[in-house]
Amino acid sequence: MEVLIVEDECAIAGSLKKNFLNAGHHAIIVTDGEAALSTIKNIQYDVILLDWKMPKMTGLQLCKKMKGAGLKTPIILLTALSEISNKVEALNAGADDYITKPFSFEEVLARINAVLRRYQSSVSALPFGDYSLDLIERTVISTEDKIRLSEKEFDLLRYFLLNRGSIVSKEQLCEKVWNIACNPETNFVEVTIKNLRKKLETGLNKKFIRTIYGEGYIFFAD
Amino acid sequence: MEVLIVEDECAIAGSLKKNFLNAGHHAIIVTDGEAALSTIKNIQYDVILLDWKMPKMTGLQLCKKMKGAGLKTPIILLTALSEISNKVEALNAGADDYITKPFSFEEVLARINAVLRRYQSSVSALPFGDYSLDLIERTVISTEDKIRLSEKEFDLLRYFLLNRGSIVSKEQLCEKVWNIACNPETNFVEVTIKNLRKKLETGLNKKFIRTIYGEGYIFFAD
DNA sequence: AACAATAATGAAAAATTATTCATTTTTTAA
DNA sequence: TTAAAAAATGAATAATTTTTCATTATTGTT
Repeated sequence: MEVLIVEDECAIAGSLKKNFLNAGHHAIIVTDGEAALSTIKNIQYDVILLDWKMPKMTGLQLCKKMKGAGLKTPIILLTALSEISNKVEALNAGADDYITKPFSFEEVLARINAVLRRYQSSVSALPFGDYSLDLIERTVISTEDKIRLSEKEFDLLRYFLLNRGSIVSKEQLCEKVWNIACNPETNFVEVTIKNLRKKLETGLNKKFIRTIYGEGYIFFAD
Repeated sequence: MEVLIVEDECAIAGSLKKNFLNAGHHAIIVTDGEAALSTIKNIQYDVILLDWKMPKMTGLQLCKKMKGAGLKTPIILLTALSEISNKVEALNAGADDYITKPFSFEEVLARINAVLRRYQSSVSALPFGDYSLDLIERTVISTEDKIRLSEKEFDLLRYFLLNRGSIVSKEQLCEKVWNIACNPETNFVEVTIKNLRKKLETGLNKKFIRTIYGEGYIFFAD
């Protein structure tokens, strides 16, 4: 997991980072809002821990700014203040949760997991390349384009996206996408892949679905 | 909104209830876990506020018990204790959030709204009668039955369920479900309603979709 | 390079879904 | 009670999707 820690108190930030590394995660520390805004442009974090009180820009302002710009990454505010109005403000600013200092690392992890669980279950789109598969509308969305998918094309693409980067065999696709045992006499899997490729790859010179001869297919989002 | 308050301190419970009524909601107070378990069998609440410390059963035990039994209603724990381990425990017990005493009613409302917002966006099925519309699989599920719906039938049923109890006109359906302006020459809305009715109401003597002559249709989940 | 196995493709057939149409039934109001 | 409006229905047609099929292209192996 990639964690961004936006915190100017070295002691707290350093302790958090050490704990994250021990737990097998990555953590990057920045000490002000400007730095935070610039790093989220380059790196996609899984969660952002944001100090309420910070130089130049408060955590709240930063939170509003990032969420306002369409950032989907969950943000957890760290606050030393226990006044009620702040909690309300935090949620209204688009924060996904907040933790009051002092806190244990155990609590931080529990909060992060709770927030991520929420996100997981409420995911409504799967991004890939310059596209995104809208799971509600069942269409592929790009910059101002909408590609309609048939039912089987949608099921197939969703399966590819949930298994991106790993080989999926034709048998697997028959079972998981078509819910039937694979019959080597038929080739509807190949046909549907052909049609999906046509819809996704026309105009682009990208190849999302790579064939592994004799084994299956791999989906590359790149 | 229907709120269940499980709290043995009369002062707090009474004040909460008064505030909810002022805000235009309904609130029911029970003072122990047994009573809570029995009322949730009969009434479907929108949110449950649960005191941490209670006679017979702690709020935590009750929370675990209710969520373990498959209750989907969001639960917010009220706790006077500020020890860190409790917060973690609360989330692990399946609570959706917690509020530490003392709290303002403003905070309670903000928390409830945040929790409901989460639920709204992560809802994956819309229940009605003895059925449930699975928004992921796009099928109607009942006890061991699965009814496949065509795309238009699904869109129509989802729209009805999201507007249950209120009249929806044919014009409205054209615009919202078919995304086209209504043309009085055509009657595909009626035809699709007929087909949906056939799929839902065969075998049952229930009527989910009621016609309001000259106005439109109402969906009753009962 | 040649062969066999595997995959891709275009087009046709089959199946499903969406819409139209003509007719019957129901509802409301005179 | 009856006439007009609105809705329901069965069946036909149109459009789309799914699957099959025959053929061509590609890949890996000898």
